[in-house]
Amino acid sequence: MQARYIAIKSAILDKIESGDMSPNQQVPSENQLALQFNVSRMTARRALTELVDEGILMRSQGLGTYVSDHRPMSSMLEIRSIHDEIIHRGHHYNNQVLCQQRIVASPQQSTQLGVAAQAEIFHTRIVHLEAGFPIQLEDRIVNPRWAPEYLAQDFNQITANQYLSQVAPLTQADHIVEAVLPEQQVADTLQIQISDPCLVIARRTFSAKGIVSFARLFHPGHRYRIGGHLEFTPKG
Amino acid sequence: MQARYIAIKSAILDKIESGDMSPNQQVPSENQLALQFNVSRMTARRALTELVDEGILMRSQGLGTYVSDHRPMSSMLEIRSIHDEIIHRGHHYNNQVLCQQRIVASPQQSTQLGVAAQAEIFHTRIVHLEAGFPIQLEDRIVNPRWAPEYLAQDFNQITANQYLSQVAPLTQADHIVEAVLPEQQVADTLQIQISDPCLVIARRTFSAKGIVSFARLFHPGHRYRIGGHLEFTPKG
DNA sequence: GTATCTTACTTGTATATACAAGTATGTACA
DNA sequence: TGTACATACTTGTATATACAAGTAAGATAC
Repeated sequence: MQARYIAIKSAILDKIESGDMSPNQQVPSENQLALQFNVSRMTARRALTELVDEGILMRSQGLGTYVSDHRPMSSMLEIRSIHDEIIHRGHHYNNQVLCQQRIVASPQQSTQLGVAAQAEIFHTRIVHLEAGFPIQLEDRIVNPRWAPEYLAQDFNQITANQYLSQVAPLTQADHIVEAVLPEQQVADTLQIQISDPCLVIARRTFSAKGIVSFARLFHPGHRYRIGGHLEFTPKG
Repeated sequence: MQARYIAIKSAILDKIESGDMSPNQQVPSENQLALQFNVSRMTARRALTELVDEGILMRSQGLGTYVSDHRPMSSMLEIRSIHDEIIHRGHHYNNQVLCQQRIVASPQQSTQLGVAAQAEIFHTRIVHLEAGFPIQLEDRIVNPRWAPEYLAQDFNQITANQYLSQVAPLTQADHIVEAVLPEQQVADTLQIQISDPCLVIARRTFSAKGIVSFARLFHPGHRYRIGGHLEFTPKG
């Protein structure tokens, strides 16, 4: 049997995700929820409290509880897909799939994915364009074990990250950020010079079972910045 | 009047920080705390619950509550001082203070700190060396209102971030990461060429009252990487 | 000796209740 | 008109209580 406060959380989350409730809209008060779900106020309150802690809702004394306006931002680096990022800036988005194939892992790649040497893996190379300008080159290898249908996807319809989240719920991610000078091929794709610095984000995503994919995201240094936000937990 | 559950949290935190309680050690049970502090079990429980949420404690049903072993890692980018980072890698650390002065804020600087135009602010420029090689150039401006004694510090004894945390408990931080080519002066200080890419982290730190400082941290791209880790919160 | 049951803890969920405190909106009064 | 107060909400804190459920260790039966 599921705890009752979880049912209330789910109900609220459903309404938010279905668009039934929008950001900055007020959710029912603790007393109203208690009536609706036939629980005590403290149980309804617990549901709200946890949603506030998760950043889904905002509360203030005397005013009420409201849907938060920036749900996906939970940790420092918003794991926002480049697609969403570009659309959010009000620009036109499109991409070109440069490469979408099954390959035999090189020693380095097998290490990165945690698979056997010379195992078969998937490899995609997609350039993302913002208002016609290349803004990110995504070079990604994927473990076929956790996403067997990966190659069959149309990445104009769905981003790689979105698809992977669906088939193998991601639980963790590692990031390494560095500044490098691009190789000729990368520079050509991004339409920059090989003397222009690149911001490279190397990201490994994990599901509960293992490493799902390893992606290197190349950005033109002069055209891209990572923005992040971090809250310290007050200790007193 | 301070809430009682906060007093309990503080008492536990104090014991942990003073070394009185060490990781993996069991903390008193909810009932014991209730007796000790003369509160109801639910109030003691709240203190423990929040400390668990903050990652300070771990709990499991039937067993008890224990001090967690990895307190500082809370968010994606560990805000580890460059000093700790170098020491952790087992290398020798030292620094050179290039500049430590009171200046009149430029328009850009007054915006970055959120102070009036031409207000007096503090400016420091410190290069951090790992095993003799420059690894970070820290260019920092500080709002004197929140840290009036900032200039009097000896930054060989304490890092700027450590000092600022003490005098004005930091609650938030913004980060922007980008890849740039350094100016001549920066390149000279870091002992790199102006054609070598630099990783720049711009960080604004906030206390409850306002912006405390704005720092730009320049790293030689080929000698430094940012490592990060992120956990997704399951939504069920 | 080994397996099972009992007991005594622990945390987890849930309720009913009470009062404190912040916010907005009314209404009465000057 | 405008200020002050009363009211009716909201969330915040705190208590006492009850039972569920997980864990460990000791007692018991075989």
